[in-house]
Amino acid sequence: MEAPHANEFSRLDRIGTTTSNQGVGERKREKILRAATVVFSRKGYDGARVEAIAQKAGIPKGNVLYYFKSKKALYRIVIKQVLSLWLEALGNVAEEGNPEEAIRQYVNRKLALSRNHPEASRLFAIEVISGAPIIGDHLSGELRRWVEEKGRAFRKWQEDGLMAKIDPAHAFFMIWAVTQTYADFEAQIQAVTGAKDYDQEIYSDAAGEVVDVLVRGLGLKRDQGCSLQSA
Amino acid sequence: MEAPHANEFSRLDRIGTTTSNQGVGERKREKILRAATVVFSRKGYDGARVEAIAQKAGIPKGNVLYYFKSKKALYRIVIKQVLSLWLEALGNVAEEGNPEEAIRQYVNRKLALSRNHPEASRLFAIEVISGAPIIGDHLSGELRRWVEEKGRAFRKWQEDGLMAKIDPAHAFFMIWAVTQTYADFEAQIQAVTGAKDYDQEIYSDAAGEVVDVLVRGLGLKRDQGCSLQSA
DNA sequence: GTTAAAGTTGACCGTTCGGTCAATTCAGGT
DNA sequence: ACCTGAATTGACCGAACGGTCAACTTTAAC
Repeated sequence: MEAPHANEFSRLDRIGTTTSNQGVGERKREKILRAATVVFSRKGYDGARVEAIAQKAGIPKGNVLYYFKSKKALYRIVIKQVLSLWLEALGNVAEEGNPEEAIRQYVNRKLALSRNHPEASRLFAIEVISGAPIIGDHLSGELRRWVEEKGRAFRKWQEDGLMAKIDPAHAFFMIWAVTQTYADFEAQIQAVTGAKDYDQEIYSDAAGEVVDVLVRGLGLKRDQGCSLQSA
Repeated sequence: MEAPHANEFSRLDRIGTTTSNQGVGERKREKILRAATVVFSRKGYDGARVEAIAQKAGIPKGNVLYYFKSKKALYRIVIKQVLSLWLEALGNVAEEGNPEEAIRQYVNRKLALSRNHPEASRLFAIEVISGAPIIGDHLSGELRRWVEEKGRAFRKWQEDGLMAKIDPAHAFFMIWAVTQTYADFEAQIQAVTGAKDYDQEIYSDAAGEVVDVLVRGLGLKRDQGCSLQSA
């Protein structure tokens, strides 16, 4: 009877639920969340229709609003989920070890994110293009501090002559731009290349070339002193 | 009385119109088009409201639909205008002369486009993210041929050892991604850098660094043979 | 000044939107 | 079998949407 509008967030943190049914509702919640991510990622918040989300989830509209108290609440949950995925993928650019391998790994990880979660990437893009009305605070808070921190590592690499002297922030902007473009602009890349199986053809090509261009462009060189120590 | 729904397009091709008023209507049309570009670029087609466009143009809603017969017709005109701007900026990557200078110029031109027409860039982005329902044909036609043609020049440069051996299409994708990101992801870059005057601070920094990274990354070297001939 | 076309406007229409709700079904506990 | 709370559904509501229209004002031609 009472709607299960889990307080903004609803992690499936329960470990050993005795009632087998509690898992059913949770599964349906995630089904709705997946459908919502797809629809929001194509149309943005204002353009998306609750009915369209319901249809994609294969349930009536009323049922969507039983699990989420409003379209806005649903959007907030979806986008925070996406944001945490994004920030998680930022992960740790390994600051020790050789810079080239660190960036190489980072770019590959971001590329894999675009490949495995293109809808998430597109939703993030639309949110930012629209002026980041929801996640703006996270960008100027969490993300900004992350960039500042990693930027210090970049500066150190630059002083050691292992990286071209580029504003670290702009280095990240370029990496993000290039890796996201394969998800966000899929329609364009598909049209231009005429690829039959996008996921297969494009990403296998892109992975190698893109990483090389970025590594070379950022002037990254192996930290030979360090690699000698370990060898 | 009769609505001036110029047949899809309405170029101000008239040279010496005797009636001074015909220019008034045309000026208003463009005022609406500018407002529409801004609104569509933030919300996409479905998310945009005719009322919002009217408000931004400073006129009542009815007047918008006097000049454009429907929201869809208005969108089509706006996006074709944006597309032609984009294709125009593609212009000609000078195929003769030295590759480095050619790409350097091209990247700078695209960067200037993002700077001077950020709304156009964002509108294009949303359209593509949404699956390019309107301009899809142009992408798989006009743009694809353009890339194929310029790609041949890249191949030649590569054979002459003047450019890293990268799939030319992907080289373009990277260039477009990086240059567009400064318009499309302005909100993110603004948040991370905390720039007070985005246009001033960001673009002046980006221009130099971005071009250098791309040129280095694509392995472009001056065509010394050619430059000797001209000297 | 008269006329006719062009431009302007707010009221209005049918449709679709997000959201509510009462009625109903379903599942587990006893 | 019975009860109880969770889940499901279609009908429904007021608001907002895209689009129309008739009344009105402005402009240019004569």
